[in-house]
Amino acid sequence: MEEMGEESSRYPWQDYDLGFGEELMRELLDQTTTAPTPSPAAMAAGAASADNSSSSDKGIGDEEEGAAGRRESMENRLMSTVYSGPTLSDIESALSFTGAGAGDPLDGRSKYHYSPSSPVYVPRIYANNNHIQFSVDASSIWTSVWKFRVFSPEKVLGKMENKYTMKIKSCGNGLADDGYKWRKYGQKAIKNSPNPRSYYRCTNPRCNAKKQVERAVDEPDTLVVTYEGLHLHYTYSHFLQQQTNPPPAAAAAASSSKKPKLHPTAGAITVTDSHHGSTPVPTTSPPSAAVVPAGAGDSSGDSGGNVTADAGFLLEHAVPNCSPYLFDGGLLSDAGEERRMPSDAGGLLEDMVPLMVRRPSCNSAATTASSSTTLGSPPAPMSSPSPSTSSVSWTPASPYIDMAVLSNIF
DNA sequence: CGACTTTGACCAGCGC
DNA sequence: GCGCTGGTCAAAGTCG
Repeated sequence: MEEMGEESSRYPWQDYDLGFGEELMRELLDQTTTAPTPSPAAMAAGAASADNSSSSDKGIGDEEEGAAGRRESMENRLMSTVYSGPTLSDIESALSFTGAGAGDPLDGRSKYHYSPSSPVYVPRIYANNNHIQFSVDASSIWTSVWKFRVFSPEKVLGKMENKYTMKIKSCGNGLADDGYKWRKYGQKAIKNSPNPRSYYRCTNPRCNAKKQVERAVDEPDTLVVTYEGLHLHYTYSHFLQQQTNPPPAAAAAASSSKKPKLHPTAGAITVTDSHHGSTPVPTTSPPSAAVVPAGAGDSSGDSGGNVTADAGFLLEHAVPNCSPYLFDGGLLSDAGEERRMPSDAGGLLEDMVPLMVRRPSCNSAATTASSSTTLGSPPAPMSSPSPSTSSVSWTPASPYIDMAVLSNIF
């Protein structure tokens, strides 16, 4: 884990690619002729710079004005029109607990309150071929997530389920902590795969979110994580975050309560489109976790042309409506510009998205030792951002980034 | 001792 | 109906 610290210092800027299938991208580009519908999210994204470099690994590269403009337009279009799912408000409305009644620990604005003392990292966002790429200033933090690609989830219209897959390039024994606590409830050998698949369920009793973790066949250092379901509760990061500015009494209570052990992060994340296939993960990125969209391995391969209907995991889900939350309140607007999050931001979105980037302290020894006792299951380390695999202590005052992935809702 | 993992058994869906 | 496969259950084991 010490290595990761070094890696981070070596790569002060980390890129997050929100990749989309070519088909989707083409469609979006074709639609750019139409003025995007103004929306806070789109406006925020509109400030993003565009990058047309061929390699997704590259940061912001040289760009022709035209292409930039078109991509920017595309982004706006993407973020403003692709959306067909619920907004934060919708989600909140759907989740009764957001009502925040008296006595509700999450009540009122407190759940959205972030201390002004909490650093906020605002990512740069720019188009890069078929990716929307983020750059987050991580010079003062260290995380193992370098690449983050979002692609549409698998076609599950019939089942009305939300599910998406990510490919996480693991680095050593770490994995990007998604912010939730998971309990392993099964492991299965999968046909045509030398690696077993592990099944995890959110430990929160009110939540039925699940995830499957397995090592990619062709990429031993890549873990394929499939998330399913929504988290109907806050992430532990949020809980911890709130501890950073708790009233004296609350602080005392918090300190006495059990803290979730966060697993050290590792590697880049690449999200692939289940219908369009996963986008090659840049190889130049540092050890990281790569997220790939659900159904990436789906056999169907019928790329749904209908963006709004097909993409369960859309950028607008992850960015426009959620951006303020995904990045601890930072808006995906001005490139590289750090901004304090609104006192009222953050919170709920974290309930529905795994946190891809965190800054937990690492405990490589513990993690390594506790990992896989059977089948040499690689998933073990990553699969257990859970307490059992790491006795990581969290420094409330430490800055961290929450890069969330929002799955299709309902 | 509680929380979590392991692992074989069980179940459901699907194709033949 | 049968077998295969993936997903889940639950008892036993492990760990802190």
